[in-house]
Amino acid sequence: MEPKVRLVKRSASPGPRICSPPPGLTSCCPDSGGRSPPGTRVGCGLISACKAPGNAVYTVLVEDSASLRRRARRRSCEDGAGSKGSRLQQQPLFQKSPTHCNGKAVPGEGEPVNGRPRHLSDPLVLKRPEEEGVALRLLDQTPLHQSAHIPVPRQRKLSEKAGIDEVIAAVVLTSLSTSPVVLNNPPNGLGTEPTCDAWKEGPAMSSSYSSSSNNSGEWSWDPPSDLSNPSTPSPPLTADVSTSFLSLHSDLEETEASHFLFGDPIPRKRKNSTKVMFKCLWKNCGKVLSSSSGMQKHIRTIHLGRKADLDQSDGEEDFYYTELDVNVDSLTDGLSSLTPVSPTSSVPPAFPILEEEVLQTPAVPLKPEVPMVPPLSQSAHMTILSQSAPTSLCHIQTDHAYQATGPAGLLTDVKSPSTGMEISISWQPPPLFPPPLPPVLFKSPSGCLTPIRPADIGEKRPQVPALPIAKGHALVPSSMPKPAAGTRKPRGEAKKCRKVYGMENRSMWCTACRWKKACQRFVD
DNA sequence: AGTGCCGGGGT
DNA sequence: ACCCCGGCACT
Repeated sequence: MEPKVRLVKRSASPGPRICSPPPGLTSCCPDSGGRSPPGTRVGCGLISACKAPGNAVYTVLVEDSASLRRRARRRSCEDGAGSKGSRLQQQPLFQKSPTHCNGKAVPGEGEPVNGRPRHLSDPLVLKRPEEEGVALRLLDQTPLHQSAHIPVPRQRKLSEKAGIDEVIAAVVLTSLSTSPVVLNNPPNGLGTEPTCDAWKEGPAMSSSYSSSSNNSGEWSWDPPSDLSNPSTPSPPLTADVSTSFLSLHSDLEETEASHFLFGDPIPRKRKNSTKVMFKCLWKNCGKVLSSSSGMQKHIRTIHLGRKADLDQSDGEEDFYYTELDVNVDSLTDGLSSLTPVSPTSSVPPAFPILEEEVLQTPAVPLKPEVPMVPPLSQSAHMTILSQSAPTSLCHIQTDHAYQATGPAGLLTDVKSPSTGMEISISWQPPPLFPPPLPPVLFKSPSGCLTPIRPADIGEKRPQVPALPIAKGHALVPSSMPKPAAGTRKPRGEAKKCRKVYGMENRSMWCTACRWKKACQRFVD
């Protein structure tokens, strides 16, 4: 398995929250014999950071904020019932992760903190120095695990500074390898230097692992709020946040997959004009505030019924609101300002790591619940689809090709002769995808069919999606006229069995012609 | 009118 | 799956 980094993002921060292990808290499981299987969960359930004597290795898992919240809620329920088994395997996003901790929970996970079940937002602090020492020793004994790691140059010191350096290195690596902002927008994004600076100086960031009033001491990283991070779409407004995220996630993955499968460049638009808002996810609330503290206060006072002036926060509010990347431009569109996802969020960064993940990840059914993406994004996304998916569609030619496909979707086997790779793709145009152009559009004024008629492109049925590409239409306006459902394809120009053999030799016709189906013998 | 073939039905 | 045909669009 190749090195892999997954970005972690959390709820209360604008943009991704990259969780890296605090020094001494790398998450090798003490109860796993010193081995540190990837997927090991630290207290926050996010990080796997394993170290070997020869190498310091980090694995940063990604978990979406929605599932974090769900897990948090679930755990808070299940812990009461004494269930401490790891539920990581139940998370689809983690299915690729090998076993972790032999199914045992990391020590400290789920344990009460301050008399209450441990919260996800609780700071990951090893209370006693000996704990830290033990943890580090265990880390040192940990052999290098072979999977899902990014090797970091060895720097094995027990000092806290060294630990911080490693953490910073991990964060930098993570940022470099996952953040398109970093790659494409160094002035605004977090380059290596800015990352470190932000790490040290960022206001929303804790350099220590003790509690702070605002973030409940989460060991986290909060990028500046004026950064839009296209790779981390915010949860949508719907109640089923996780589902929506999954759909988004799959959205990304599908886009990514098609992008890599077909080698088309993904337009990487950067938008700096985004403002991070915070939206209350409490049922029937939906209040949007501009500051996380305000939102926490709102939830605390309005929904949790706590004292407003009580600045004490246990972080529970984190689970009831989410951050929105609001496009400033779209703010002028009235209600559309509440659109939770910035348009560029749907355009994933193109990285080999993601590619690998995409290829390994089974596609999640795309089921958008809410038109979360503004029209611009939608068209962009559709552009990707229109550029990538249909271009490589090769129809299976069978003797009964007329039975192969219907007009709505395509079930296609894309076979690459050069690599021998065989990919089975089921592609279906999104609901708003511009339908195939009606044949009349390809007629010249004289009425003659142009050489790029659908029938000329390949076989008969796949003509449809390949049209825009063949014509070089990268962007097909979604306002394209929708052909009638029963649009017949233009008549082929090749001679058919009837003409060739004549009615008297009907027995010589191909079966399709005999059955009054599309001729198989003389395909256009 | 001739042709191509979609959609549907029968076996 | 195979076979047939009504009916439609197009030439």
